[in-house]
Amino acid sequence: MTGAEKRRTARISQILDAAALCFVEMGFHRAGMAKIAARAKMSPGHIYHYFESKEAIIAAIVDRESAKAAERFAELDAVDSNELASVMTERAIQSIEEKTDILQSALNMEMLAECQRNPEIACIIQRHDKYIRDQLTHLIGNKIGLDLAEARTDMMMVQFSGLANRLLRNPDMDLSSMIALMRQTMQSILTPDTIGDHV
Amino acid sequence: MTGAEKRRTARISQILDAAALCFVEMGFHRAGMAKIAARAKMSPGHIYHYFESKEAIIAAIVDRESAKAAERFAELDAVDSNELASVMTERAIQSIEEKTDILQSALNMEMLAECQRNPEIACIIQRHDKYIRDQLTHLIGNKIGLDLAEARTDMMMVQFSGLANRLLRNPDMDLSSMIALMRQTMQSILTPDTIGDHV
Amino acid sequence: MTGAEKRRTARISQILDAAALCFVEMGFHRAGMAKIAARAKMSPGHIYHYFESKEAIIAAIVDRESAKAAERFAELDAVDSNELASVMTERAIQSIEEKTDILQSALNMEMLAECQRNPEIACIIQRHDKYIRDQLTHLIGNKIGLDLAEARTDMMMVQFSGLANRLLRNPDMDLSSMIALMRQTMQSILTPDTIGDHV
Amino acid sequence: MTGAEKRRTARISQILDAAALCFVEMGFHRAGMAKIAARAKMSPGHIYHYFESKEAIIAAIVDRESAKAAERFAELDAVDSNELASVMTERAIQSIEEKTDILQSALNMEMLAECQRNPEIACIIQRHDKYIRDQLTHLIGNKIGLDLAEARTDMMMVQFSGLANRLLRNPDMDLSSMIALMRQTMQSILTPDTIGDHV
DNA sequence: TATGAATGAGATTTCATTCAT
DNA sequence: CATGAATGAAATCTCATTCAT
Repeated sequence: MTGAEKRRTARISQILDAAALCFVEMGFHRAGMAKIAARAKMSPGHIYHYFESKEAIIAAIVDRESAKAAERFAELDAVDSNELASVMTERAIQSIEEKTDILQSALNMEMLAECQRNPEIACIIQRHDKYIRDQLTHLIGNKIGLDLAEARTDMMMVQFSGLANRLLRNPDMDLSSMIALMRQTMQSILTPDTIGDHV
Repeated sequence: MTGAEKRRTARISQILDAAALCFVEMGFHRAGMAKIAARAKMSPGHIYHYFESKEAIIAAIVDRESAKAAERFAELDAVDSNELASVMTERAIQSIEEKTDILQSALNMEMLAECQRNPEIACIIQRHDKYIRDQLTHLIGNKIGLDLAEARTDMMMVQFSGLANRLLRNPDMDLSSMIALMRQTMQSILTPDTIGDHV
Repeated sequence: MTGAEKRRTARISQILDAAALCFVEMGFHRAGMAKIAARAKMSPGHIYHYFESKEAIIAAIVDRESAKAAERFAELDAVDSNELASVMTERAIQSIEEKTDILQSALNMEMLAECQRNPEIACIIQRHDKYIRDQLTHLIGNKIGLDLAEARTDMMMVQFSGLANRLLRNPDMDLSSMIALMRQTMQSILTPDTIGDHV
Repeated sequence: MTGAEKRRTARISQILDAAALCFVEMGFHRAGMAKIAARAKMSPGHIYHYFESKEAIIAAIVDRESAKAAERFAELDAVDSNELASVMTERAIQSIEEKTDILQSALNMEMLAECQRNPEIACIIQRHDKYIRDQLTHLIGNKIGLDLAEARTDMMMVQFSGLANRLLRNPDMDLSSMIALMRQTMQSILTPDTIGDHV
């Protein structure tokens, strides 16, 4: 990377970081370009050298955040098949314990709300969602060797997004009991079928 | 109710219905008072006879929608204890099958995103959330007679909100397999403890 | 006066009292008809049975207040010529001591500011001002028998309005010394001429 | 001053000049930002680069006008003590002769009416008023050497503001006689005490 | 590359006034 | 005589975007 390219990348990161913070704090529509610019330590006009519009910024953020999430899931590829189930379970539990993810959730809400209306953003989100799903489906179907891999994948993702939602609505939730239950639920999802036994 | 009171109630409903539609279609912040007014078939100014501000409309909608959700959960009180677990399970499944809830989900996203910033709305949401939680906790703890009633409640609510989220991100999801898994998961949450057995 | 007429007069008074209070508290333009109506304990629409417009209300207030002031000056007509000068002086001093006039001053500011733009109101104010001036000029010229009666009248009125103004800008003013000076000044205005001696 | 700073200062002056004219012609509340902007030859939105709100413009004008008035009084500091009394007297007379001050008076009324409601503006006005008072008190007490300097100061200021008021209410006033009387009154205020002699 | 002045459309909100009841 | 629902124009203010420097 040339010096100019490095500088360009750094500038873009500055903008995305500033914008993400602003979006979380004030929401997409209340976060003015002026404030984002101030936080990114550049002039409002200059942002338009790097992004065509405000929407392009949120698209870039969605892209970046989704890529991060995909990366985290990609790490699971390196995990031994026997341990996969428990590693994934611990991931979910970690989400409960570290409340840092609440910020992330807030950004997620913003992104989802926006994607409802903006087809371009909806497209980016769904592309990344599919990537993660494929990754997980591969792990569950091929490495762990379970049937109904796609459904199990979706069910796992239900747990992750549901958990974020729940932490947002009930911040005082009793974590320790939840952890036990979440462990049980994840195991149930990743366990060869006993479906029908309990009905 | 006098004629005047009836008219007033009808007018307020008109506004809330119009606003809810606008919010779903374009989001809280893109839905202008002018558009809401047009849809409610009254002048923009007149809305302010019934609501102090746009935020007050949002708050009223959140209240109304949350109340609806709370009501649906309240119905479970009448269900026989033996059937409770399966009735609740069927509810979750119903959410998957009827995609009408997607609209509802969209409004939910709006509400959650907004509650992030608006303390008054956060308060309304949490009040209703607590009501639902208490209701469920009572059913699970007293009628079904399970331990860890609060954690099981939260876990159930994770399923509901997670599902809504998932349907939004992956509209093409294969429903039939999901239903089977969801049934199993709900049962696992509502079954006397085998926690620790799988770890 | 018939009962109906009495009722009408009372209603009009209610409106004028309410409006005057509103104008003092919030200014002419910030005092909405809705608030005036609420304070007058009637509906906004009903005010228009008695007054053609909001401007008509301020015109009526100006009229009423000016009439009151004229009345107070008319009382001076009954005072013995020898005592006139000192009675008038005591009037000025009374204005300093009773700060009740500050409310009146506030309303005066409102009226003057408004009259600057509204020719109808300017006309009412000037009509009453002329009436008071004529009254005073008559007293000073004919009863006390001074020359330059018109100029002395204006000069006296300068003291009254100037005083009100001053109390508004410097509410902490030391009153007792002012009283002595005001007494001297009024005497100087109402004393046969030594004009030119000091020049 | 850099070019940018000069431009900024000029822009701000444009706004204040335009706003002051609008306020005099139509009053604070009838002068819309759109009209002010048009007169200042810029877009309404751009005014908000320089002033936070319409009130901030009002405050700035009050500040500027009050500062001008204070400056005029400050000039008196350079006058010889012997001539001070007569110079001040001539000032008052000048106010009568030049009717240009009527415009100024109109703005003054607006300012006073507004200060009744807006504490920030009341504060600015009182700050400048105090400055003028201190200046005058110093001149009267130290340079001329009179007792009761503060009361005499207030009394002089009564003349100035009273005069402005009077010219507004009685535009047809006979000036020449007034001048003679005003001269006499000012002398009386600035003359070592004969208080009590006339009572 | 970088600035920030400038625009102008559009947002929310207020309010005098009218009118059906 | 009395109400208050209803209107719609206008007010203040915000903000994405452009452009001269």
